[in-house]
Amino acid sequence: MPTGTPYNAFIPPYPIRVDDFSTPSSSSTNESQTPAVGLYLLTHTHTDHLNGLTARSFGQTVVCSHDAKEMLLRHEVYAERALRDMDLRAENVRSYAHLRIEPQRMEDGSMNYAGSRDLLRATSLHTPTLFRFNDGQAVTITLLDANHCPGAVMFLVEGDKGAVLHTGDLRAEPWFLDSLRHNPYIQRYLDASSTSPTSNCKNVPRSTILPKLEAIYLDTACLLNTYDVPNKADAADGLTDLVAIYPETTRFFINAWTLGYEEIYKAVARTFGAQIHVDRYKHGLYSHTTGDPFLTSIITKDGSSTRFHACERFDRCEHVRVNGRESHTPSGHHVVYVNPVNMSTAGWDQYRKQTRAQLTRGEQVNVLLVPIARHSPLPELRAFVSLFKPRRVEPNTLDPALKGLDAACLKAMFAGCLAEETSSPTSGRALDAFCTSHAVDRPKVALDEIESSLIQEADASEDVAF
DNA sequence: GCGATCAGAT
DNA sequence: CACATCTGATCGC
Repeated sequence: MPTGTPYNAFIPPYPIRVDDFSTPSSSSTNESQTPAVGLYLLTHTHTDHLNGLTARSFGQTVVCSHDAKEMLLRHEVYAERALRDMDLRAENVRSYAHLRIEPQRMEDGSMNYAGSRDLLRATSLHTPTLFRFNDGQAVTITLLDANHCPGAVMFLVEGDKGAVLHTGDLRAEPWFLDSLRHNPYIQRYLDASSTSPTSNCKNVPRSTILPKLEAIYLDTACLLNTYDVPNKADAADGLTDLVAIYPETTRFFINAWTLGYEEIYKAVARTFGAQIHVDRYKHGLYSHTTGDPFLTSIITKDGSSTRFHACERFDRCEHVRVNGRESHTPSGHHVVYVNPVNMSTAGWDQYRKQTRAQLTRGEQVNVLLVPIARHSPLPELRAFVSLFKPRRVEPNTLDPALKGLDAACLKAMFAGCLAEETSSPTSGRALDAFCTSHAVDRPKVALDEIESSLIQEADASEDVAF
């Protein structure tokens, strides 16, 4: 759970928790009754989605993709990676090793299963799978790629209380919407107008075999970004256009400070026919995932074999290591720093022109920016939600600093993107009942409360950011 | 000593 | 720059 997840990371109407494995606290009014969690889901392995999963006491089943499982079991924090790479650690210290404990082989060759377990229920994409809760209730869950980072998925949850879609973290760029339109596992929930916008068939009664999504639990990390951002492919191609201007002796250090910038590696490999040098840890992750075989084929552990490097950020290999803020290695090789940033499409067009001009004038450019966005800004989110016209849209995260302003704006931001009908199995009282029985709060949209807290804040400090 | 939580920096 | 990550401090069990 990144901070600020409504419903305590439950996805009403189902007793399922997503990306939060901490003990459900009864911070709300209810007594210390523990809400029943039917099932845990994990969308991807960025650390802000792993809250509570490091606890040795956690012992529940977690549904995730095969790649997420592999990456999670191989997860090492930076400090441990550094010690391992300096040979101060005999073995890798894997943060989530306790989630899978292998049975022990006894001296007589038999297996001792006492204490062994495998809590991670890896599930293939596009494979509807039945999961039964302890109380006998059951749901069918289908995993769909989320275009966020390796192993990242959306969850389609279908059951007798209707269907909900949890996006996890999501980059719904144009090609991604097209792939959803053609995906038979999600097609029954598409809104008619999203597939045949020119259709003149009015007054056709809505068929009951074409259900609506009850809710979309949406990646709202970039909800307040109202500008268009470049497609990943355009960003990566724009970068390689600039890289191509440099002499072939120039080396490049790609500052991939988190997983999800692999589009850069792939564009570089395609354009220059070169591999990307990655460190031991990333090599282990990428070579043991199966979702992107091309990515797996373009990485190398041999730093001397390529000009392109994505090795440890704070412990670069000798071929791209520079002192302080210098732009050359001690042996005199020019090293250009490639940095992923947030940038609008308009800003990107201008940046490319300007940087191209600088390079053709012969100026030395030591930093190249590349606007690979791993979250959708508002225009993409609206197009994504409009594809389905669900009954509700719920934020996966809210910014605590905004004190409910973002929650209050949601309805207006998705005006025209939701179903016309207002009545729903989980609207109003049913949703209240769910929240009561699971001891969670509904997102606050009380405008008067927001107003008074803003006034207090304004009194307290001069520089309020609104 | 572990784990939860927060502030702060990059 | 970045909204993910790491570190250090603090607190409770």
